[in-house]
Amino acid sequence: MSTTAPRRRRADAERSIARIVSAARATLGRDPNASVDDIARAAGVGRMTLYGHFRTRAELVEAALADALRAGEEVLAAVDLTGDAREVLARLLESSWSLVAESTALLTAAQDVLPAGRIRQLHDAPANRVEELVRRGQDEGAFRTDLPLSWLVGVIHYVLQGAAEERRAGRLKEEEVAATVTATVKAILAAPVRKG
Amino acid sequence: MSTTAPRRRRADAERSIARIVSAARATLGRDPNASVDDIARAAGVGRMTLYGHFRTRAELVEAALADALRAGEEVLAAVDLTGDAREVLARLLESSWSLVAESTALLTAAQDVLPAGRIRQLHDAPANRVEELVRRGQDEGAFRTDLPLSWLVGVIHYVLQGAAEERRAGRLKEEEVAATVTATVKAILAAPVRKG
DNA sequence: CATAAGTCGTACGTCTGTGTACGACTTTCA
DNA sequence: TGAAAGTCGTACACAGACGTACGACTTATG
Repeated sequence: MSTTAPRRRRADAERSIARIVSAARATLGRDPNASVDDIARAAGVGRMTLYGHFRTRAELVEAALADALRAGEEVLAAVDLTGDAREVLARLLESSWSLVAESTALLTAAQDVLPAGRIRQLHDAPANRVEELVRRGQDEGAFRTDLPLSWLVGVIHYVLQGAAEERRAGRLKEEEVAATVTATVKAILAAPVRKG
Repeated sequence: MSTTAPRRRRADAERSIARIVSAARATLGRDPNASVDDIARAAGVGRMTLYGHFRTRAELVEAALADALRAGEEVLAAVDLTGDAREVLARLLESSWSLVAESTALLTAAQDVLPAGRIRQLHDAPANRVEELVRRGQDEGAFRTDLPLSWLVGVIHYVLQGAAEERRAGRLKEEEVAATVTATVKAILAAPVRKG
């Protein structure tokens, strides 16, 4: 179960693949309809080289999505989970919002070419991590329980996605994003306080 | 300044156009990449008839978007604006969520083919209505003022969009949507209460 | 009912993007 | 250093979608 595939690859090829996947993430992150040619050029690589490693566009999109989600998993895994659920959530958002922002368009690209099941499968690991945290917050009484858990997890994603778009449109400044997202999500999840 | 264009059109044509625009809204609402052919067939009309009324796909998309937003304007205009801003907002969400849900994909279709300025222009009327309401709520002390107004307005849209997607994915039931959306938006906008 | 308006099929040219074939060149690495 | 692996340009076949041209048919409306 090592990460290296059975095939031996030249260092050369390894480097190309890395550049291609990275370019795919960036390019598809900006435009879900980007062509194979766009991606190859963004990677500084000939189209033929690309096809040498990924036989179809769908395969490429899948690799890009998998890579982005793997990166997400890494970031999430590095977050300190001890302490108040609210604070953990804040740390988590702080360190992951930009990654999510760059991946939303990539996700829609994937939805066009990959079966829904495959996407869910890839997406599950990071989603579960968030879900667990929210559930723990609920158990501790810090988060609300009057809305479906799946919705609470989902809405975090949609807020991040929205923040990314507002950022792109110039209506949110780069430095504002983290605080805005945190405040918003905190408000959504907070257990209702009875008003005077 | 009447709504009837200078050209006289036959009742026949009028009906076709209505069916086409309606089909465009529905079809593009499901798949932003739907082809002209898809839309024509959904409208029960020949492709040539469609091209007789809309010279390019972009023109058709624009008409569909304009129609959806005009419908939105109507719905918003019909909402009772008197009373507590929180309650007004609840009424507003109640009556508009499904329409927004059906229009989000249409909006992304428009983003692919129309200049950003044109979209903003069409989108402005309904957006302003919501913005005014939020501002009023802020003035009355009912809504928070520590986040940008544009964000508060925008995030409502993103939550609605998210709810629509959760609905489509079967994670939210039709009857749950309104209440879920209302509770979520209420939590986001509520002026922070100091905790004991 | 006659004419103008509208419908609609078929066919065509074009453009864009995908994926393949071939072949020459360059880099790795044993 | 030489064979295998990788790079990459050009060219091609193919498919899907757009938009146009033509012409026959049908329907509204004066």
